[in-house]
Amino acid sequence: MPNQRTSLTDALIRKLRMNAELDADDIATIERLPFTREQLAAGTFIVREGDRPSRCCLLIDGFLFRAKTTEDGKRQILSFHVPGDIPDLQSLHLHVSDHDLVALNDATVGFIPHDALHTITRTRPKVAALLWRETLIDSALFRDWIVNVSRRPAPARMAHLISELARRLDAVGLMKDDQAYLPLTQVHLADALGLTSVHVNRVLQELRKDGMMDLKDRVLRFSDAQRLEELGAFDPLYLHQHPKL
Amino acid sequence: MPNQRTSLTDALIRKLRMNAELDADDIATIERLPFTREQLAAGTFIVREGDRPSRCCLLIDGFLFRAKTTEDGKRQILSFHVPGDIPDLQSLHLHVSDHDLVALNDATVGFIPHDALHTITRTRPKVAALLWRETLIDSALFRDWIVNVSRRPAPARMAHLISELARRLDAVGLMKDDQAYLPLTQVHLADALGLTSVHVNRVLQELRKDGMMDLKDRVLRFSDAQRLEELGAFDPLYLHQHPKL
DNA sequence: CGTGGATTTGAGAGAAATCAAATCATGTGG
DNA sequence: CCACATGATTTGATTTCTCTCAAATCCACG
Repeated sequence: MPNQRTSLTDALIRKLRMNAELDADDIATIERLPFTREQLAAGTFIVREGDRPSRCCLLIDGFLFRAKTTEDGKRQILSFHVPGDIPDLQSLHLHVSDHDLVALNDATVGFIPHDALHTITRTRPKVAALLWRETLIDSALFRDWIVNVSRRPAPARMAHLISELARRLDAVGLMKDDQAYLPLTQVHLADALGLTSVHVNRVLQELRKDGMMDLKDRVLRFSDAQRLEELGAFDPLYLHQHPKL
Repeated sequence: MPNQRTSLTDALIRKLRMNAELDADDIATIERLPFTREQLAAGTFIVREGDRPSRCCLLIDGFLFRAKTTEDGKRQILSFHVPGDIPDLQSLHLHVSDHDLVALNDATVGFIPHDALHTITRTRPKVAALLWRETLIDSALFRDWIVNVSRRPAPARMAHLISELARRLDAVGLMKDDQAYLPLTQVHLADALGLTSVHVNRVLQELRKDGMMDLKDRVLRFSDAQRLEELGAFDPLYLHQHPKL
């Protein structure tokens, strides 16, 4: 079963706090943000390519992903999102969405109206900077994803993706004893890595046999996280998880 | 030979104006931005992975690209930049660079101190929003690049990249009669597309033979831009070139 | 005119795709 | 509570796109 409950503002504040010290007023303003809490079934489209959203989505519990569909019907997953993420902040300034935002599993999200965010952005420069920074980190992950799908052979590609997810899950307290609930199917992995699901299957068997990781029944287990990061040439710099980095 | 001269503020204002109406005060503030103009030789590293830049780089003339180098020495180009671009705006909030910024050919740039940009960002909300938007468009291009390198066969991949460049060159007035100065080598293309230069060579021959495009002696010629966009399944939505889109 | 970068050509190897089908869940409705 | 449908995982055989390795040619430039 999914996991911990966290309140909307908790998740958001924790997230932003990782990046800088907010003063009491900032926090109070964030806590006063209006929002609508919603429970979404796995597979729900939150935003579709072409939509013009009027609110942003804060992920409270569960997982989301963003994807584009190519002309010939192939899907490319662009990012996975863990609780605390605000995956469509870009809609504040990019009015027509160029991709889909989808619930990976049953998830609970909070919708915050653009209005409110635009206001907070004008009145609280520090919060504005942090939100901007969030979108820039997003961007940094995309850059890394380009390198991953473009330059690494399948096993390293998988290792890199999983290493990234592990770090991000860990940052929000969802890794325990080298394992985490992670409801990705091999099809999701294939669509994220630019591989076919049959090839993903063979790669996963290999990594399992080599004792690096095991993804089974929706739980991810690391047997040797360090060796996995080496295989994936993983350098966490691009995650910008450190405030002053 | 390279091309037109444009003044720093001209380029910047033209760029930002494409996205919204700036009032006289906004423009005045931008025009007062302090900057250092510099002439850079082809191949110059403007920022290296690991650097902590204290200024942003506005491209006035020539081309830049951003790249990451993998452990095994392969280079992945993440984006190309045309005059008017500010390719390292992200350094305003991401303090350690996760990639390199390099001059593709002899280029002239203007460096604007972070200080000045942070100030303008606090005092002129409209300009702040536009700069933020610039970084979000950046992000949108990365998303598209992921799809391109991950999902399309080599000829479509090339077609897509070239179509994007054509649109962006056109937007800043650098396409004339279906041709433009574009000093990309086949090695650059290979590094951008995740292919080898020998394969790039064969793909280019094919596209030339099929009468779609021709890149020779640093000038790009379109024989059939529309067919090229079809081949590359190019949809300009993600460029967000339209203010209200 | 020599040197190094850029482009081109050829032959062979390899990683991942494709095609096809079996097995294994899981969840729903009768 | 079983029967059936649907989705996820697994396996095998074959194909294909792109890489690798090698070498020749071209070309700009000092």
